[in-house]
Amino acid sequence: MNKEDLAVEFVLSIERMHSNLQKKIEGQLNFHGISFTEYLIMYHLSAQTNKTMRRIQLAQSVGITASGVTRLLAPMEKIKLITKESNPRDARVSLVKLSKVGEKVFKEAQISFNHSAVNFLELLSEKQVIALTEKIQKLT
Amino acid sequence: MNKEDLAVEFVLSIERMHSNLQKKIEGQLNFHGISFTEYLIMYHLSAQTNKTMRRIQLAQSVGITASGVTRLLAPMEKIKLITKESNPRDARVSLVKLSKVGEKVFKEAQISFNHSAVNFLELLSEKQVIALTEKIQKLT
DNA sequence: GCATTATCATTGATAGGTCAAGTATATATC
DNA sequence: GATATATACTTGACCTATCAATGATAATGC
Repeated sequence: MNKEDLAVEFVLSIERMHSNLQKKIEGQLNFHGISFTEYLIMYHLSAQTNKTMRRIQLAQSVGITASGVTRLLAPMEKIKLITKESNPRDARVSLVKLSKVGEKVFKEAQISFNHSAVNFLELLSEKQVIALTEKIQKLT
Repeated sequence: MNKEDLAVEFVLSIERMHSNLQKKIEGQLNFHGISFTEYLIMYHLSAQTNKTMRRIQLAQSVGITASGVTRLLAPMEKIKLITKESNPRDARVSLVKLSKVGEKVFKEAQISFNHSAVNFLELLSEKQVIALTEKIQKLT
């Protein structure tokens, strides 16, 4: 097999695998009433010491546009998973804070999420997972 | 790092990498006026000896639902990339055929696609790509 | 043969994202 | 300190996919 065919095979494999992974995780998160992206939002907020981030920063971390963040956060705010705060130093920014309820939902969802992730990788050894992740990161 | 954290890191890396890969390829295919999924449709049709498949089969190959196929093919048929044919043995099925125009567009797009794929993997050796693909496939 | 069940495809409603344009505020330049 | 430019976010129009329901046809059991 030549270089091109190998590369194409890689891309197709990634597509298939990614689609499976997505479905598996979304299926689990469904029990908690949140989507994959919503989980990622909470994951990043949760990692901050003050549980707070700007929307732009959130967009970059999650890998969607600022516009996407606005649309995603609207319903999350309605059900009180997050709250809006303003930055006194800069009136343009709208800070997002993970609420107490949000923290609780996240922590519960995290158990399911982590379980799915571990389960997905069960056919590989810990060493293999490390090596795999390292190569994946190299491609980014 | 424990098993869970490794698994989570893997998932996040995959997300980031997949998003990059997607953008890179879509950017190239844009020049040919087609999307990633449309390319995959044509790729699978092109691999058939008669350039023909049923919609359900196409859905499975590409990894979307039958409904998605219907919606995707409608505009492709309008611009004559594919044509609809019927199966005389089974009136339920609607066969999809890659047209001559479709074949031409596909072959041109294939050059860009393959180039993007190879380019994306340039930091890895051929051997590494093979090993990586193998592990990815194991996860499916 | 007739009723039941299964399969193939389409459709309406919805989800979750994009892009381009618009608004509001900050920063830099002169 | 007025003007120009940059940044943060929101909004409208759109795209691509999903699911659940539906219609049409086939296959199966009796």
